[in-house]
Amino acid sequence: MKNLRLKSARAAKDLSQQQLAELVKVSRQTISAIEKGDYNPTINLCIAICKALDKTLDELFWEE
Amino acid sequence: MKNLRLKSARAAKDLSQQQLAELVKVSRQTISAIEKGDYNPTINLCIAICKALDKTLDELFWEE
DNA sequence: ACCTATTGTCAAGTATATTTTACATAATTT
DNA sequence: AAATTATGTAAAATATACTTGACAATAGGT
Repeated sequence: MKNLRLKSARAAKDLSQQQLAELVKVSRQTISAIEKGDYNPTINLCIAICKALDKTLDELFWEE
Repeated sequence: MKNLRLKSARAAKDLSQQQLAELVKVSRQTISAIEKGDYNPTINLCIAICKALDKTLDELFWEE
């Protein structure tokens, strides 16, 4: 399922997928895939994304 | 670095590495490696572990 | 209408998470 | 003391996260 919280948090920082990708040192396609939701990223990448967007794991990746 | 919060949460549920591994459907070695800390598990596995131990991502995997 | 930036997506390759098998050791149980 | 349980660890194989390069489609700015 899509990760709209991530997409939203990125928009709040006015970052393109490309820019976020550079910040966390992965390819743009990886960010795109994570937002699209058909991906299972590593925890280290998730943590890097959270820090870049000033969010925590629970805020961006936790699901009940 | 070692993940002592995970080790502790597992102990609180009185589960062996083997039992937790079966609950989240990975090998015992994977659990051992995650606790040891020289590992970068996927977010889906982290979420499964959290749910098995009644914890959230922030409680077990977030680091400032 | 044109140009640029942004995003979606695909296929083939590379890096690495995870498995399997196996052996060693410490702690518990009988 | 012997037997079982729990854990650490290592090497080789397999599954999959991630990259690279490329093309298409959309949205916004001039």
